[in-house]
Amino acid sequence: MKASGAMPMESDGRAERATKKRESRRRAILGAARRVFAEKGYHHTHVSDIIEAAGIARGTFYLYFESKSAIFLELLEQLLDEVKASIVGVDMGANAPPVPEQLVDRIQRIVHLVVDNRALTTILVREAVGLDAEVDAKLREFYQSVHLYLRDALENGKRMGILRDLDTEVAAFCILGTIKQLMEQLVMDEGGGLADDVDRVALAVLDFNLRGLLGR
Amino acid sequence: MKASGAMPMESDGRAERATKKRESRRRAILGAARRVFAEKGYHHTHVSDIIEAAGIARGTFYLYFESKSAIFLELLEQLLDEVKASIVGVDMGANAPPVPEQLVDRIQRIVHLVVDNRALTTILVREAVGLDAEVDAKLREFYQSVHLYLRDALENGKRMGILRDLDTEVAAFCILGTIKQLMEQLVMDEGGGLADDVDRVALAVLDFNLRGLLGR
Amino acid sequence: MKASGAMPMESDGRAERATKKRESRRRAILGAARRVFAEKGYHHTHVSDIIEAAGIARGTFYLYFESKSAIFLELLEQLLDEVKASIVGVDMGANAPPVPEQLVDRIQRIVHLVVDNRALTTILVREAVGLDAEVDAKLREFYQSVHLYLRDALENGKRMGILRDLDTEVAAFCILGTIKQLMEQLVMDEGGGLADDVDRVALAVLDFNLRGLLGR
Amino acid sequence: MKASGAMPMESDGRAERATKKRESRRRAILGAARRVFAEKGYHHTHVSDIIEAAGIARGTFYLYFESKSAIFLELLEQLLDEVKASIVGVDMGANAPPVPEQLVDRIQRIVHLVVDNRALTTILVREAVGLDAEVDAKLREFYQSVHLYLRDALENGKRMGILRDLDTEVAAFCILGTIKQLMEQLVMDEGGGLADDVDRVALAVLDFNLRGLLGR
DNA sequence: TATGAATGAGGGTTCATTCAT
DNA sequence: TATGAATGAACCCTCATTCAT
Repeated sequence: MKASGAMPMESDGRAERATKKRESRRRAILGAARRVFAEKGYHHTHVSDIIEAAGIARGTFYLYFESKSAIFLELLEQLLDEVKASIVGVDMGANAPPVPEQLVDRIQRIVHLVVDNRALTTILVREAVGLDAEVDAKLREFYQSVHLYLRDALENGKRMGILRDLDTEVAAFCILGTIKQLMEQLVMDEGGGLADDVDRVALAVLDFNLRGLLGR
Repeated sequence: MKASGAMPMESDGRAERATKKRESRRRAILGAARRVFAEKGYHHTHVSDIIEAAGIARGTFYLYFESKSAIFLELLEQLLDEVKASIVGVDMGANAPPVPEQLVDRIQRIVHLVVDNRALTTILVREAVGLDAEVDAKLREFYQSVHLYLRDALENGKRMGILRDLDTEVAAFCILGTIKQLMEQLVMDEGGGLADDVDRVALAVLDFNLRGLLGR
Repeated sequence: MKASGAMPMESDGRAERATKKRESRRRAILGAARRVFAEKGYHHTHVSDIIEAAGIARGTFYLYFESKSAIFLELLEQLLDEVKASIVGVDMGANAPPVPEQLVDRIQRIVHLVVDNRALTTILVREAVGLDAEVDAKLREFYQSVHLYLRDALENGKRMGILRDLDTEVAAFCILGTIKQLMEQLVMDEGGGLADDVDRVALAVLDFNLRGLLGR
Repeated sequence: MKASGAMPMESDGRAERATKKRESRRRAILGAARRVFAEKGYHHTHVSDIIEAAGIARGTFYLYFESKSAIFLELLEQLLDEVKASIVGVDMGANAPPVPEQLVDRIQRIVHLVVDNRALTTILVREAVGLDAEVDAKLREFYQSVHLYLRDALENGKRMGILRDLDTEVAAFCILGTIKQLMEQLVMDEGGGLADDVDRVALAVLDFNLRGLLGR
């Protein structure tokens, strides 16, 4: 920060290096926190656990994060962003792959994200709710946006005649529900059968969402 | 039990009255706890809040319940029992009402249960997970049993030719997911539109589960 | 207490019986308390333990004793009285048995009292000190009186030429110390060798007190 | 340890200073606790009292000691070590001072230790027993070791023909008893006559232990 | 007299956060 | 920036005693 002086260029380099170091340390702490939160849950994770895992001093933690709940919130946002990024629309262009195929791909993507980040997801599914007003709001907003996204997509599909006439409002959160349950199932069954056969499950979920119990 | 003799009747009467009183007090405390838990969440509910709401002394609480987590567990079991009770199979008898009608009835039942016990459900959906090993186990077991129940029902339907050929394992937790999401939605939207039109929503969820997005 | 009425004699009989019953119950509670105190120590004995052992209700306890410390105090007094009673002087009469023999007898008496009431003594030796101002005072007074008794006896012995010239003040509490240690030893070694050979030990203690390490 | 290099010296110095400070604070808390324990007794001493006396915050206490009973145990061990250190054998060498003189010195040593650390001793004599399993064990072990030490010394004396033939087992705890009683007496009589004339008392106790009541 | 439900002061301990170095 | 000692509010639970029945 003390940048003005004889050799601004070098100073810049220093500042840059400092910033880089700071960022890398931040990330290290976040990583440690993520591991601990995932393993022990929010309430049973103490700041002591995080700093121990990160190999830093108590005070250092508060140099990078405002509070325990703040770092958790950040972790949560990170996760939500990753999930959001994996939600992409269907390409209806002429040369695009067939829609069902695309949908399968979408679901498999999320499923793999979940399986690959089991720890993260555990937090999202099992720990995030009811902690903090801010965290709660964040989560609610996230699910809300997913819901809106799904509803619009369904609305679109309806308009385009791809989907039948249905209550898109309700259908959207039904889909959301199936996805959340899928995530929970994947997270819960530690080394169980589901995770090993991710693709089959993803397909089956898609099938259910498309055709329901009765199907065609 | 009601032995007649020198004065056992009076004694019995007293004991009975005492038991009754005890039971009623227990219920009162449970009720108070339920309200507080629902409002503030498990972690932000202190024993102090419960005893204040119940209008009892600190020690009295521990006369009826072993601990904060114990009373929560009991509340949870109560709720799960109610929910379980509302899950009843479909009557396939000759004179039974048409199956779809029965299914609608089933869903509406749960929906009303949820709406009528918003407080309880809030706990179930938002607070119960990740608290206590015992609570966790209870919940997991509950969802497991619901899942098994659904799977068997689907298996049955398939065998009877009512349902199409599908992955009953996955379909079962998809249904579970839609129901949970429905509950959450109902619980979350405080005085919003959904709860007011419960029956419509219930129908739509059923419709989704039966026909999916594409439907016939 | 409500004694005046039509039939005083019968009333008297009733009152007497009542008093008797009361006394016997008191004794029963005392006995139960003694057992519990001896087993668990003062601080780890709760009123609950006592009433459970006595088979009475919580409130009943306070009908007979003012408090937990009160019943303990009473127990303590009882014990001190027993010990005091076993401390009797030496008969210097012409036809009396030889003095050493009498002394041996005195010590053996105390030793047997201790061994027979190990529970009681445990309380006295291990639990009584530092509890309660009143209890403390009681104990101090007791030891004081024993000390005075011993000092006077020694003074007497000196005057009669039986004992050599010594510091009776100090010698008195030396004797007291050996006796207390003896008691503690007897109490502590549960089923160990000492208690089995009580008489030998008593003799040896007397021998020590009379002749010291150097002896004649 | 004191590596020389870029700036390790300063670092070492800092760590050293920190350790020193930590140690001094530990000692301060121990001292405060000792005073409070001695004045109020173990059971009536609350952590609040200790931190108030030490002028520290609640949490700070637990930074230095695991629990109330832990700090007490440490205090106890400290005391026992001091006492143990004051127990030294008699030098039988040719040029050594006369044995009786040495013995007088030994006793006076303990007596002065006790008088100088009245607070500590109060704890040892009056409070330590029956508190905690660990504390109990410690004490028992201590007395046991003193007893063994004395017995061996007596055994030795017997073998060397200095002492008469006596039951060393019993004699050892008789001596122990006289010493303990002496300590108690010194501790109890607050400002009374005994403490002022410590040397006389020590001599008298020795005299008693050597010659008994009858003596030569 | 007997009961046992009710009381509530009080205690030990934890842990997120601050701050002097 | 980094440290880690210090802080103190907060919380759960115990248990001797009271009191309405």
